[in-house]
Amino acid sequence: MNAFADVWFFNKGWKPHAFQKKCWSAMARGESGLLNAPTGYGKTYAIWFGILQNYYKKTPDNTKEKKGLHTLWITPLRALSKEILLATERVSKDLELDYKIALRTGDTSAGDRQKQRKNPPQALITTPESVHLLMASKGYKEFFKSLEFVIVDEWHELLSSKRGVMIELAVAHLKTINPSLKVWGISATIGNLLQAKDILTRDSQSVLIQSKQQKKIELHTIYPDEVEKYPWSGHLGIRLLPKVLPLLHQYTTTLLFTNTRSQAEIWYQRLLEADPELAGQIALHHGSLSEELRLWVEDSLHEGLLKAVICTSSLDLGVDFRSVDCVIQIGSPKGIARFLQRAGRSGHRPEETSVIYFLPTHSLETMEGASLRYALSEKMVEQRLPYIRSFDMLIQFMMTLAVSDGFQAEALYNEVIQTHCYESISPDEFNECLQLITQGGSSLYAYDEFHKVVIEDGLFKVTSRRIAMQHRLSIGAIVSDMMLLVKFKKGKYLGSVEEWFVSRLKEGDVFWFSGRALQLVHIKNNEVIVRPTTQKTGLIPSWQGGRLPISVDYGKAIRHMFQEIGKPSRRTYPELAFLQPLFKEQAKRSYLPQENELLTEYIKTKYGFHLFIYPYEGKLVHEGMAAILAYRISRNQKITFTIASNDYGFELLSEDDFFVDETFVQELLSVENIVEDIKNGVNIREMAKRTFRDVASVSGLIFNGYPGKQMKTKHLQANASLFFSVFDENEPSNLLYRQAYDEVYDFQLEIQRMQLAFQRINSHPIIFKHLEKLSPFAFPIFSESFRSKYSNEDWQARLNKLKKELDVE
DNA sequence: GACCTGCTGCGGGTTG
Repeated sequence: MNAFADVWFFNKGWKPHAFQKKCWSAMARGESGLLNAPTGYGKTYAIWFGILQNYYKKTPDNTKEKKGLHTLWITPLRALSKEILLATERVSKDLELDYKIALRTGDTSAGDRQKQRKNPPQALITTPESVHLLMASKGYKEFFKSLEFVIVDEWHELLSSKRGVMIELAVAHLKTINPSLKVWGISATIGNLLQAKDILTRDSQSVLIQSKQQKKIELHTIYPDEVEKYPWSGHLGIRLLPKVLPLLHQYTTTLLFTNTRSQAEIWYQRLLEADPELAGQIALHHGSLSEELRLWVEDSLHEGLLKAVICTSSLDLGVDFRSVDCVIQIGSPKGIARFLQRAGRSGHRPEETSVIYFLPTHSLETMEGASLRYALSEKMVEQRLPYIRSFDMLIQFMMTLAVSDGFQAEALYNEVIQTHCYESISPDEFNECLQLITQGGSSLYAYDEFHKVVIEDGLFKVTSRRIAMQHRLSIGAIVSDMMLLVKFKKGKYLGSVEEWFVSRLKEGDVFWFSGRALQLVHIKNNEVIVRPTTQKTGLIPSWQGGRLPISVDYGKAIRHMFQEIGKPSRRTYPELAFLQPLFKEQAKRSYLPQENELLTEYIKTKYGFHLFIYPYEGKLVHEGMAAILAYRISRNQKITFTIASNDYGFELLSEDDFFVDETFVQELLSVENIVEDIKNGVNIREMAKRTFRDVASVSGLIFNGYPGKQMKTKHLQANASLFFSVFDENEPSNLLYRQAYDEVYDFQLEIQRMQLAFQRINSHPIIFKHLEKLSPFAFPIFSESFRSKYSNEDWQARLNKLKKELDVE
């Protein structure tokens, strides 16, 4: 048992959990590992006492002898680092320890940074970016020399991002400075905990410590008074607002999670309108709000001053707010882990139950309440998949080492292939990265500005101060999308759009925005100048890459519910009972598929010929599938399609008749040549071009500008696409160019998931139905295809008209 | 009569 923990816990009148003790003994044995326990059970203390024990054991009576940095504690959030500092400082103070702890993030003043360098604290709580910045400064090896522990908090969160790759690289490099370095991760429950542990520790002897405690979750679904048999997707859920008000009064503090920022804004307004007494007691929290306001909200939550906060994922992670005893999830959470995470924001203490209400935004979504119930009972959780072979980050890391003390190529190669991310890279690929930083590779050889690194006595170094500074400013993996203002020439402001959307438009192009057809005049000073037009041609097909689809397991849980509809066990799932009228209607007009059946529907309306398919594989996969099917059909006949999709299914719509029957649908859904066919159906080059900007930015090929003097978007855009074209024409084997394509396949097309989906579908019966009238399943997808063309009011009116015309009511 | 759509995260060191 740990001496410090013993005293401290005894004084507090607490008893340590079994997993905490396990953690201490593992740390005492000098092991590395991963710790997994529900939030609020003292994971931080478990690790913290292990560290202190290790530190004081070595020199029990003369701690003054010890100098230098002992622990690096890495968190993904600056806010979290402050929280951990408070907790650890409390312990140090209680026990009168001389173990100094400091913060180092972007918020830390230059003076404090200097002090830390000269006189290092024992522990530094920091971010992945700041760790790399430290390694980009001269003499960093001396600074890290005495380091014995690296702790990575919220590892599950970092694992599946390039920030996780930054951690992998940092750990591998720190191990070259101190080979006996111990690495500990703290993680929420994910489907691949063992893999997560191995990637972080790279040590087959490392241990996975899991607490036996299960957080109790109480899940309630909020129902409307009546079932809407023909729901269109895209409600805000406002209709159920009256059912939320009593909940706000019933509980002390409620967090309301929405899926979008605008939805949060609208809910906030509507709640105030519905109950003016809430003024001053409720608040908003999302990424577009100023940091000042967000901090105020967090502080007020902390002090229990607020009745409710409406937020987006901005409050998914972070400090625990004691007074929160209720969470309301508005709309689909899209994933089981995310739902759990959010549920866990309430009842944030051991033995307390988390209370979460699921508020569906349309009737079909009500089923997700049942799916979540099922997923919780089956303990289903998603995996978090790590990035591999991110050459952009490797190049950035090479630069990081080159601007500080320089590196030797062979040593660095041997170092990085120890990581999971780069274990498969070849010496040739590594050399190509070296070429890129020394000579700009083969395409950019002629330009001096890409000869960033020189080789002196076998050491790769940056000698230019300007290049070194630019690099330090570009360290990190987060590339933010620029928002541009959409305005008429005379100045009327229409709204703002993401830069990536506009970057695809040429002057004179027509696009739809806020319900109007607009013609692009030009892009200037981060403003998109447009003029109204009646021209309807040249519409941009909307492939909206950034949208978050439902997860694989979430889809599985939803499909499973079809199995329960007819069973007695449906009593466990009141949501299914509630939806009976909708299911009956579906069965009457079409067919109610079982878990392992794929329903396809074909119907002719006055709008054309529609094919509906319901794989429940998430929006991105559906868009890809739709493109594949459209291409396959068009091989037989000349035909064009409009594609619409949501997380449940997709639609192919054509003005011309096209032939489909049961056998042909089977053929259309064949597993063969998926990758080839998708290349024909989707403009992958365009998608890769967009992704390339991120890759180019992380790798340092393009510079994002000095702080305060942000480089003009247009400039960035132009640079990135210029490089892309250069590689496209002259050097298609370029690693970064290829990486952009790989990222498109992996993350925007979710190609592996798509392949699995095709395989799954092919192992099941495919049901083909020729419909007379639209089915309840079809209606939301059908209505989606009108969305981009009309303003919201027009769209609503049109839908109502449509419902009458199509006889769906 | 309903209704308005997609998130988050980070961030200069060196030398005079």
